[in-house]
Amino acid sequence: MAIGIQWLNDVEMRAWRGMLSAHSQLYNILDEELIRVHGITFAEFEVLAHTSEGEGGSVRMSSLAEAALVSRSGLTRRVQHLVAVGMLERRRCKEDKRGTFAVLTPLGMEKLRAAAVTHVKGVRQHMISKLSREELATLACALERLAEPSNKP
Amino acid sequence: MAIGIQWLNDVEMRAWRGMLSAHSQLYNILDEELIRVHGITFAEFEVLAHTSEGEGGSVRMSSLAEAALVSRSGLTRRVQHLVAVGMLERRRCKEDKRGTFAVLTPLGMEKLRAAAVTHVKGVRQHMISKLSREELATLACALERLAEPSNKP
DNA sequence: ACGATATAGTTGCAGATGCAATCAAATGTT
DNA sequence: AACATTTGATTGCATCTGCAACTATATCGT
Repeated sequence: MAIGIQWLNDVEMRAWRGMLSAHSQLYNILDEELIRVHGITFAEFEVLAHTSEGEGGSVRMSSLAEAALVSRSGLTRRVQHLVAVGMLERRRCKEDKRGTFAVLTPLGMEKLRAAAVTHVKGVRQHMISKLSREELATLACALERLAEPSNKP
Repeated sequence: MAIGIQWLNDVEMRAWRGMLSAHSQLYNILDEELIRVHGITFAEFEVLAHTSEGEGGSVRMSSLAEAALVSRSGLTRRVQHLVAVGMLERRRCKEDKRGTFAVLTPLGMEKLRAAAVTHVKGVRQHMISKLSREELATLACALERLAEPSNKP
């Protein structure tokens, strides 16, 4: 109702709703750009990008899941798809035979390099350029802090 | 590779990754709390909340979709489910016979009121309390601005 | 007034996701 | 050494989602 539920004050509400809608807006637009220009989703791009940051372009599945903000089963399937299209390979881990590495293939590197151009341009255009230096610095610190897991009381 | 792709500088990267992980962290924890305590998802809560903000607790489907940051088809199904469990009703629009209103039922209001307590507490605990006044104000303005649709060049 | 176009909403379908169960390998306990 | 527990990863299943196609109604242009 019009009467309703307003137990966050104005600034608090704007910050929270802003988080939801800014994320949605940015995610959708960056996703759409990558799909349109390079035929990969943002989710796939993230997996390639985080893989490229590991030793020799290879990362353990669990680290990858954590970095890509997805469940392990979700990651398994994303990687399955990227393997199917030749951008990643699996390699069994020798020290721990339960483990698996995802490894970038040459094609994967090529695709990543190309997509990164588009992606970075998009982040600049839709996010960075809309913020002042101070805002950017504040966002960086504040959002990082919010990302830390909360202790449940 | 370690060599890789670092075309956003440190602050820019922290802000962008912070957005992704803060959103993920907050969304998941608030969603989980609502499910555990009240048996409704955050997505459903959002629909109830936005419905309650309309005239007499009723809102057109399209407005609701926009407010809840979901596609129209996605909204149709969320509402279908909330109708099935008795929290919403549909009402045909008399001025425009194509249109449909979603209307809160007494049960829906009750559930919303209860869930809102949990939700607001969660937002305070996991977000607001972790930010200074200045940070909160900056986030509110900056995120709101980022949420505005970009003009495509 | 009439056909063309636009808008509100729903549905079929295919893809993505997470949870719980499962399997295999590693680690801890006695 | 034998057994229990934990950990890495995958799979079955149910759910959620968006796109494209479709229906019904409204509006525009002539």
